[in-house]
Amino acid sequence: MKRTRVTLRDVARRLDVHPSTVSRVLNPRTRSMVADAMAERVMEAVEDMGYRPNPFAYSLKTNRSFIVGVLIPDITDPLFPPIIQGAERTLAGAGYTTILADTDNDPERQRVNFEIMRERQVDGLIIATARFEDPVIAEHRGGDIPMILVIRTINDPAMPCVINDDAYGIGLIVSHLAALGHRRVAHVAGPQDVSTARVRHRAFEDAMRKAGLEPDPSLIQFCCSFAEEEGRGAASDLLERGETFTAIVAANDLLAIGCLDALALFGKRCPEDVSVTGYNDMPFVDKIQPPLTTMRIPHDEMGAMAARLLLKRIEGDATAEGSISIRPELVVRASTGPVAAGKK
Amino acid sequence: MKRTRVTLRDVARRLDVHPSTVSRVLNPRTRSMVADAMAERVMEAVEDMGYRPNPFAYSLKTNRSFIVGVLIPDITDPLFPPIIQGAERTLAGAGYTTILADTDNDPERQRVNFEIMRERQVDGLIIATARFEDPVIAEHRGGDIPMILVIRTINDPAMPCVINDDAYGIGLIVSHLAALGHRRVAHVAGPQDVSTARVRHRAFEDAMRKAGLEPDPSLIQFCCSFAEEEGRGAASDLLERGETFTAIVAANDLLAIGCLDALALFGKRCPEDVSVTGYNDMPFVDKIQPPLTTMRIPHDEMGAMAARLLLKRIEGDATAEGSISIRPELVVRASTGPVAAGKK
DNA sequence: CTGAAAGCGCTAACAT
DNA sequence: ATGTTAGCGCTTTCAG
Repeated sequence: MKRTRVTLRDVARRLDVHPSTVSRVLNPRTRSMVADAMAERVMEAVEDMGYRPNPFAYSLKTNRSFIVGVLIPDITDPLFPPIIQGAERTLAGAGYTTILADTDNDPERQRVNFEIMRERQVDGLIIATARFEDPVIAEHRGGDIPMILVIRTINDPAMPCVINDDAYGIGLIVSHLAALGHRRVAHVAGPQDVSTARVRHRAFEDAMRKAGLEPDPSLIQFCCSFAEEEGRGAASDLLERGETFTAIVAANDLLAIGCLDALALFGKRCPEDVSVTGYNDMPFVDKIQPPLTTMRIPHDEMGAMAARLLLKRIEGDATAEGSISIRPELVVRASTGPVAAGKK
Repeated sequence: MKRTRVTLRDVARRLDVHPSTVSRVLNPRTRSMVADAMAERVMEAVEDMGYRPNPFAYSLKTNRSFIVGVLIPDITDPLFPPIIQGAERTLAGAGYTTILADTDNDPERQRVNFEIMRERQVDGLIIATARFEDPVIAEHRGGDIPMILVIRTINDPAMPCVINDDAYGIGLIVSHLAALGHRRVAHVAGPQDVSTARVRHRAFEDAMRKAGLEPDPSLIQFCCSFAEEEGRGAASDLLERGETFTAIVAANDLLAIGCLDALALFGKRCPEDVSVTGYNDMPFVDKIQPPLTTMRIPHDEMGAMAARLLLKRIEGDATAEGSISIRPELVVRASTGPVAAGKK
């Protein structure tokens, strides 16, 4: 039923010229090879006949797809849409189309999607699904397809990435808490196979020491994923065990929200009894009760940066900067406050 | 640098058979044409040599891309990620790849992206960007590329879509409010060029009358977009004008959140002074202050349904059901309450 | 059951 | 400045 598309040959025939002439006119790089008068006529016919180049023919010939793949662990995590948006916008501006895959936080699905994208001959890959030790990425490192990581990085400092400076951010948070008089600070850590969670955990301990506070191992809870329920569970454990603390540094906002839930469940007030901090400043954390103190990261900008870096590499600029680390910004809201007089 | 891929011919040469034999083995539909023994040998070589079919060659030949385009108005609106996820998952399961475009709520960008997808020869389109009168969609209606709308529909009942039953949902909300004793109910309506906003507005007036309450035109405020600031502005206008009302039906959650802001700004308490309702039950509206009464829509399921319907159509099932309308579910939280004694 | 041949629509070397 | 030729990797008649 598909009414057959207008081809290059159709246009050529109508003008009684050779297809390659038409091709040359259409390609900016070869456009100068053809006489202006001819070019004019060609453009007119192209316009008139509604000619659209066939991308498959082009790609088959040139091995360039003008498609970039984006791998996301979970698109319903509010962290990722801005990244996708930033990347997609930049990519579209450069004439690239974005293909999206949601790996559902599953390494196996990541592998499969990686494979699919390879088969589809994407010109490059933006990856937000990296685990710290990631065989799939390691395997393709140095392969023929340019890749860049966003948000999460891997166990290899040479791998190009756009991340935020987690150590710096956690440092800011701990200082903020210390300045408010907190000494017993708990940490609800994220899944340690993800770089952000891992770095934040290390940074938490370092920053505590730097603030003259020995981190107490019994105040550190590890979560299996960056999910609200995990945060709720972790904080509940702390509370159930009867640990004493006046603040919780959660590894991200979702975890922090879970902590808030647990606090409410146990009849603790935030920030009067326990202060809580998040990380990411994701949408609407300023609307929750209490509004969350957190670290702001320019996610859309990071998506755009990743896309730009990738494009440079795709376009063969070997001198393109390797990686970018962004300094996040502390946003103080009502979930943190001074330690109550009696609790110091 | 691209090490040249293994082709069908390479495999054929190694086995000393004709490329078409290999092709036949690989294609399920023609697989039966070749002897089992031969097929076995072929599969082995394919495996062994790591052969991957070239999708461009395939598509060039067959005019099938196994790509579906998804058009989204704004991926950072929490409404859409679940839809994308549901669709992408279903599509991936059927061997299709998803290409994503964010039109930024801009009709012009919608047109451009539509065009790009056409050029890319997507096998089908899932569209969440429809405006009620949408020339771009109308133009391609009946064209050669299957399309299905999600969430928002157009001015043409015959157009296949997966939507929720807005009239039913608004009816539930108005009944809920009426049962709580509200008589002066305001409506913060969405952009009237979008079907959801339009239907919700009509349904609001109808439901009010059905509840024996004449809708007061001075209590209806129109917004230009489904954005928080718009909701804030609309509610502020109502309040500034000194209108009297005890409840606001907002056309969606984002607008409702804006209303909540405005109420707080004007020193009104929710729900004691004014009840507020949203629509969508987007993530985290249960965490805001006060937790929002709203309508729940199974967004991910709708994305999946849209994908399934589209696939049927792509695969040439003309008898595929046309459209689906889902009944949403009222979720009562703390943003609605009985009218205060003195205000009735 | 397998081979031969043609061609999808385009680009790029090579010729003129 | 334009035309010629070949071929990207695959599917699909048509023969045998």
